[in-house]
Amino acid sequence: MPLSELHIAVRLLPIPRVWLTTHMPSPTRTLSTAEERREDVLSTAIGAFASRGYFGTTTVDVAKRAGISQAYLYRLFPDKESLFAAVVERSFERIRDSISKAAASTEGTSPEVVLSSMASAYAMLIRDQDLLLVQIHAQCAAVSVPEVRRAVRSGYARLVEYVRSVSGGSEEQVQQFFARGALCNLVVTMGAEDLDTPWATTLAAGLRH
Amino acid sequence: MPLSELHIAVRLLPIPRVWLTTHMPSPTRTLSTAEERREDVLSTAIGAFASRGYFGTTTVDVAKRAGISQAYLYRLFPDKESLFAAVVERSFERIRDSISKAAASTEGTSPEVVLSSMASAYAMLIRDQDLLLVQIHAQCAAVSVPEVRRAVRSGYARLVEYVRSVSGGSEEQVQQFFARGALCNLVVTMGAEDLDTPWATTLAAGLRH
DNA sequence: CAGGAGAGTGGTTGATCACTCACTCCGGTG
DNA sequence: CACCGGAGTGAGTGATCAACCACTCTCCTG
Repeated sequence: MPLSELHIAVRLLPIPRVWLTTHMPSPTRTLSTAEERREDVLSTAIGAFASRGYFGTTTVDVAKRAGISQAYLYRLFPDKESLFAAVVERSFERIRDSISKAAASTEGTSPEVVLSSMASAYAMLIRDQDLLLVQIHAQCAAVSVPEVRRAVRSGYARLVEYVRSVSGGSEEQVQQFFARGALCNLVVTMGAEDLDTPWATTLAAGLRH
Repeated sequence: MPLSELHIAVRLLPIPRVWLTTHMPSPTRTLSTAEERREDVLSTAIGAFASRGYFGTTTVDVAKRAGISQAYLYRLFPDKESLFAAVVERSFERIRDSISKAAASTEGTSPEVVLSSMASAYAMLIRDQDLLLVQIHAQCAAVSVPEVRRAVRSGYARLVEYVRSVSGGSEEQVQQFFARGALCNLVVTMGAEDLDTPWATTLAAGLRH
């Protein structure tokens, strides 16, 4: 077995164990638990999927960003589809957390104030673009990837019901909230806020307070 | 040269020339001009890119739908990027054509009427989903594909200025028009209009007249 | 009818994809 | 200390990708 021998020979070389991740789980432990790793992957994968989308992002890239091998990525998640769906769910949670904080700070006021507060919280949140881009990429992938479709629908379901209940706004007000949110997404993806043309300023007017 | 001989032998078989495309350019001509072919490709490619987006759609698929070889696709367009950008420009034109017809039918009335007419024209237009999906996929690809970014920006530039001039509406009204358009896109991609849940009906309320 | 320009294709290339397998290493337990 | 389960990986797999090239076929013109 020359191949096997070669393999052993290579393995016997003193390869230093290098941790590419900045995460140091606990002083008494050099290995992470699978659950900790999954969390790492989920948070770093957002950046990967944000820049190139579901189809354009490779699992090698995701693994590299998380500081693990691609092989181990497939022990943490069954396939690319589930991985992306998990990332999408995760980013919906982040959005809900963010606007719920804004809602809490205006508790007991009018629907208009609560909605406006949540709207600017959202506008601030997506300034780093990662969350936003994953959102839109998910919207695209939802059409042809069943698991993603499921994640997007349940994400918006929760979001709409949350906004409705916490703001106490009317149907029209809630709808308007999401319409402006969608416009916000459009403006950011085009980079229209950095443009100084009439059409761009018209679209971006007042979206950021 | 056994390979060459095989090639010739295969070529000598009486292969009937089958036109997979429905386009019959002229009775006195069995070949299309390159320009006609480009048009064919552009219109069939919309369907291809709509379902899987820029990264997920293969050039083989695009060629197959147009009824030509993948090799010839690369004679008609320099690369995949330019091809997709051309498809995006094309779909922006279709949108502009559609809403301009609606605007023409309400000429001389108030901005509100013109905008409302254009809005429902847009809502009707994207019912086949292809135009809409290419639009959103383009929005995604715009982030990482320069040529697509250019196409999307110039598309919206023209669109915004056209809506502004033809409707005579205020900044807020024009912005509102595009906000509702973006919401419309979101609703359709999720298939929310077919859902009978409170959150879905809230988002989709009144978008289609 | 000769021949050249343009239409159109088969076959290939090197890279890269998602995914798998056989394997090693580490930490804790009896 | 023996050993076992889980963390983690190197080296692939076949498939598929965008892009390219050498080539044939069709049509028009002189």
